[in-house]
Formats: sequence, C-alpha cells, structure tokens
Amino acid sequence: MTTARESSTGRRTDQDGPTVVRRSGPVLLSEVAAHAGVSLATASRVLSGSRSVGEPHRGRVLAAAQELRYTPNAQAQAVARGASNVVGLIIHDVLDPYFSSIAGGVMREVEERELVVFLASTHSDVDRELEFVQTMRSHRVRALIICGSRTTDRAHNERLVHELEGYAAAGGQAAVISQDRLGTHAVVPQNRAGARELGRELVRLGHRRFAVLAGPRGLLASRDRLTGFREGLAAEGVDTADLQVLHGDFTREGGERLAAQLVAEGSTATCVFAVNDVMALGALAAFRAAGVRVPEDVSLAGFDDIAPLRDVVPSLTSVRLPLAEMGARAAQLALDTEPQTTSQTVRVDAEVVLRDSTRRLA
Amino acid sequence: MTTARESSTGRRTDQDGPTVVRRSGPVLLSEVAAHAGVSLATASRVLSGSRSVGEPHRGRVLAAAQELRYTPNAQAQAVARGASNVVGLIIHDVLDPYFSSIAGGVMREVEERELVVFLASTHSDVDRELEFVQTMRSHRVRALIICGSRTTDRAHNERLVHELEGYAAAGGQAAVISQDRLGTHAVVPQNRAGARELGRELVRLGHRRFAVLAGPRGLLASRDRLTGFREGLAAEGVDTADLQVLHGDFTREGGERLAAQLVAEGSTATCVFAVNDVMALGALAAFRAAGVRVPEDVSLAGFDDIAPLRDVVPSLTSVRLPLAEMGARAAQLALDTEPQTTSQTVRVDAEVVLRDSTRRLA
DNA sequence: TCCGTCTCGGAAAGCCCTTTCCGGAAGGGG
DNA sequence: CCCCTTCCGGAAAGGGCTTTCCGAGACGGA
Repeated sequence: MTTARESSTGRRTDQDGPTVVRRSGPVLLSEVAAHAGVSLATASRVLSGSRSVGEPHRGRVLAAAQELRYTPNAQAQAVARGASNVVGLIIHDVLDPYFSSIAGGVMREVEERELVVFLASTHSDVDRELEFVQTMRSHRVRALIICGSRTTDRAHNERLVHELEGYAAAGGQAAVISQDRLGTHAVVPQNRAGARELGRELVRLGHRRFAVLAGPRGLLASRDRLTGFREGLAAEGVDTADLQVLHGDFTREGGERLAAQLVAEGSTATCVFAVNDVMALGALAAFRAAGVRVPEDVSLAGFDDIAPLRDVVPSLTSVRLPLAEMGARAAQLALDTEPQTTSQTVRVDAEVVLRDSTRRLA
Repeated sequence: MTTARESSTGRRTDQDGPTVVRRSGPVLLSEVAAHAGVSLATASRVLSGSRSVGEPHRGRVLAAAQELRYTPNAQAQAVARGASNVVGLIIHDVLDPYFSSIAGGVMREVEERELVVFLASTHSDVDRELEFVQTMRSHRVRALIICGSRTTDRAHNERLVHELEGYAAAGGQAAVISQDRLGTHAVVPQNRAGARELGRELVRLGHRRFAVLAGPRGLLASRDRLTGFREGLAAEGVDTADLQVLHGDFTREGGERLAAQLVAEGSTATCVFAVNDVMALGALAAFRAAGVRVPEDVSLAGFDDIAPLRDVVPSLTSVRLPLAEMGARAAQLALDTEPQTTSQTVRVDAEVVLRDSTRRLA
C-alpha cells in the first residue's frame, strides 16, 4: 500500500505542496472526509457501516482514514447515538481475590461483546458506593454491575434503591451480586444453605464446640452464613446457645486479630468457622504464629473457596462459590435482558469442600 | 422544599395541567433549565460552576436539578469540553495477583483525582493489547497505563510504538510499566539487579547447582531476570554454563508443569529459581504433589513478592517489587506530567527477601 | 420511450453539553 | 451627572459525531 521507503513515517501526502502545519489533537472525521473528497455523511457511513456506500467512495474513505490514522471519538459517537458501549463495575477491592474473581467473570462477558468496563472500587465505603452509582449513571453506562454487600442499614439501602431507580429510569440495566430486593437483577449465592451444610459436615466429623469468626454485624452475607451454620449444627443435635461468635470485618487482618483473640482467651472450640476465606487465611496465619496447629489443635473452615486457597497448607476446607460464573451471570443479566423485563434473581449453589484443615475427631 | 405528601414521586409539576407523558431516558439539562425558568446557559453555569450566577437563579436551578434527579451526561461534557476524565488501564489478567496489585496502585491514584478507570485485560494476547490501545484512544482517555510485557517481537513492538505515537499525537499521556523505549513514560523494575542479588544470596547459602523456571523466551522481563541471575551466580564463582533453564509461560500451570518435569528428569539442582512468583507457587504445588520437600529436598525462590505469598508454607523467598507503588507511580507520571514534557523513566528497586523456602546447605 | 423504483451522495438537523459573545443593568469614580 | 467598569443572563455557536431528509442519477419494466 505504501512503499517501504515511505512507510516509516506515513506522511506521504504532506510531501506534495508546502508543509502543512499539523493541527494538534485527534484527527476528525471531517478531515477524513475532506481528504477523501467526500461529504462528512459519506465518511461516517463508511466507517460506521450504517448504510451501504458505493465502492469508489468507500475505498477512498477507508484509505484516507488509514492514512490519517483516524480513530472515531467514542464519546461523541455515544452522544450522537444515544447509547454507550461501556459497562460499569463496582466492587470493594481489586486486591481481594473474592472480588477479582468476580471481576474476571464480568470482564470475560463484557469483552466478548466488545464493550469496555469502568471499574470502581469502594473499599467497603457505602458512601463511595453511592457516589459511584452516580458516576456510572453520569457516564451513561449501558449496564451496571454492583458487587457489594447487603447491609441492615435501612437508610443506606433506601438511598441505594433510590439511586438505582434513578439509573433505571434513565434507561440503564443493573445487576447486583450478593444482594437482592434492590429492584434490579440479582445473583445471590446460597449462603445460608451452604453454611448449613458445612455445619452439618463439621458435626459429622465429630466436632461439638465451635467458634465463628463473623463479618461486620450489619452485613447480611455474614449474618446468613452464621444463621445457616447455626441451623446446620442444630440439625445435627448440637446446642448452639453458647456458640462463640466474634465479629470482624471480612479482612485478613480482621481474621488474624479474631483468631489471636480466640487463642488468648483460651477458647475450647475444636473447630473454627471463618465466614469468609480471607478471614480464614488471616486466622491460619495467627494460629501458626501462636503455635496452634491446624488441624491437629483446631480445625478451620472458611467460605467462598477463593483461588489462593490452593496454595496454603493445610489445604482449607471451604464452601465453594462459583465466583467467576457469578460475575459472568450478572453481566449476562444486565446485558442480555430486555430493558423493560421484570428483574430476575439467579440463585447459585454453594458446595462444601472438605479438605485438610478440618480433621475428624476421635 | 417539597411537602412530604408530594415528594415521594417528585413529579409535583406534572399535576398542573393534563398528565404529561413522562419522556423516558435521562433528564436533560434543558429540562432542568425549563423547570427552573432560566436559560440553558445559566443552568449549565450553575451546575458546572464555570461562572458565578446570581443567587435567585442559582437556587432555583439547584432545586430543579435535585427535584428532577438530573445527572449530567459525562460523555456530552467530555465532547463539549474536549477533555475526558477517564484513565485507561491495560493489564494481562485481573486474577493474577501481580497485576491486581499494580491495578490497585493505579486505582488509588486515579480515584484520588476523582477520575474513573477503564480496565481492559489482554490475557497476554499481544493483538488484544494493540486493539485495546485503539479502544482507549477512541474513548479519548486522558491517560493510558499499560502494564504489559516487553517482548523481542520486533514487529509487534513497532506496531505498539506506532499506536502509542498515534495516541500521543492525539494529545494523550501514556505510561507503561515494566517496559521502556516505547516513547512514553515508563516505570521499570530493576529485574536484572534484583535477580543478580538473589543469585548471590543463594550461592552464599551454599547452593551450587541451580535450575531456572523461566518465562516465555521472547519476554524481556524473563530474560533480564535470567541474565541477572546468571551474573549473580558467576559473581560468586559458580559456573553457569550448565545452568538448567526451562521455559514456561509465567502462569501457575506453567510452573507446575516445569517443576514436574524437573522431578521427572531427576534434576540434581539443589535450588530452583522461578522467575516469577506465580510460577513458583505452581512449582511448590508440583513438588509437594511429587513428594519433594521444600526446602529440605530442594530450595525454591520466586520473584515479585506477590501478596498471596504470605499464606504459603514454607514462606517463599522472593525478590520484592513494590507493585502498588509501581502502579501509583505510573499513574502519577501519566496524570501529573505536562503533555509536552519529554518522557521520564522511573526505575524501581527490587529487594531480595530470604524466607523459609531456601535453606542453607551444610 | 416513459415512469416508477432503487441506490447513493450531500446538506442539514440533531445528540447533550460548554463557552463565547453580547447586551443590559448596576455600581463606582471623576 | 456621565462614563467606564463589572456583573450576570440569554442567544447562539460550537464540540464531533449520526441520521434524517432530499434530490439526482441509474435501472428495470411496460
């Protein structure tokens, strides 16, 4: 197309006539049109393929676009078309494997559809979550996926619903993960059932005295898992009245702290259930530091089955959640559903995976 | 402002006159202006604060905006202003802790400036990388951060440089991590020096026979680490002519495979250096599966010091890279530098961290 | 040969904002 | 008291694109 000699700088056309002052900034469609000697409309039609254009013109526009290195202004396109091709994703933290797995699932779906994703991380700050919904709405994202945590904070929930209504009213589609009753599509893990099953399994292994490292009191995910766990124990005939429950914050440091506290208090529990794996990992480290062996001295179980679990010793018993699929599912709900459809809720099963960190008592 | 009775639906004005058909879609600035009884320009000025507006008008616009739940169209603003407030970030994979740590650093900086980030993951596909640069350029991101890997693929490098030139010519700022000579700002870790120091330390521990689990042959990061490692060994008087080098792909599975191969071949190496931690983790798993004890039977060292390392037993020797800071630094370069400044290269030090996976030989 | 039907190119309106430009009103100095 | 400045509101001209609307030419059928 261009000869080898000339192609390196690619400004072949600048050579005929006096040197043209290179306007800074992006190349415009109008320049492409002018360069090709056609109207703006024709250039637009060729490049966005909205209508067929005769071969002579078509070829010239394409050539001009390539030569000028034209890149359409996606923002302007979005404004003109009244529809954007970006998807918003709000999570707590990219560094947390739970969220990054989900994000991975979302991104897979998004990229398959040739869309882009806006990623925002709230660092568990509910106000930032609200702000980001605003931001996403402002950017007119075609779909919004929120992977947050349902809390018992009524005021906040109402504001969130309000924001989401605003977003929906503006024509956006939303899906939330691990939350529901928000008036949007939802993907909810069976926290309670999973924890219940875990509880039963642990009792079957011979455990009777448990301690639970729970999350923040206001988080429904933590609550559900705790409730389910209690039900599981009860179902196997264990009295849960004196179940030891410590409340933390879903972080590794929190897990570490609570486990250390357990050790310091001289807890008699033979099995510790951390309501999420990140805390379980923290607890494992704390136990190790304190010289408490897992599972010989105490059994330990987590929840979520996050990826890094594969590399810890002993391998951690957990309740498996198909995180990437959850993300993908949420993306599908938000992207493939007709705007006016009533919102769907997808429940995903949680599956107990017994590993080496929980031992059978004699 | 509105009475309790009327405020719930917020369509007070719909009540005078026949029911107005509620236009679907977002609320427009013109509607706010009309509602407030001022001109479009005034409404714009109040809401974007570009010029002072007298109190009576100001208050009415604010009230109207709130009542109508107006959210400005960020895309249109970007077009009109000729500047967007989004930052592009291209990484290989969100699930890889190396990349998510960097992403975390980038996002911290970005969010501090009230900007948003477009996240794209290439899954190590160089063509996708190129495509994404295009996409980001198309979205007119204010800054672009690429955390890729410099390869020896000349053709690809040229195309990448070309794309980046296009991006820069269009007025964008770019920073790359772990790459250089791309004509952009760069943050480059001292791979070679770090690996060299690691090599020396390992020899000082008494090791003489090494095996290296390298990355893809074409990746400069892998190459540099290998070269540095060789230099370190040589500096301590170890002959590196017969150094055993296996090439993998920087993934966990790759590390697993290579380590298994090492075991199968009956390698006599007393120490294995995986050029990145992810492969080291894979190797650790493979060794464990094969009954090879670390560090009793073989010592193992990695590179990067990714976060999940803290939970592994034995704790892994590695070369620490300040990943989050690297991301943050790149973001700063791209965001805080004047557009026409010559590109800067920031070198970041790598620090050897000896842990339990490498033992001292008798 | 003539007319209806297509196909295709261009002009211009429109997408939702921002910002410049103007004009009028208010305020201060001579 | 007048003029010059300052302040502020509105009209309108952008920003870069899509799409509607028209008209002109090409083509086929009668």
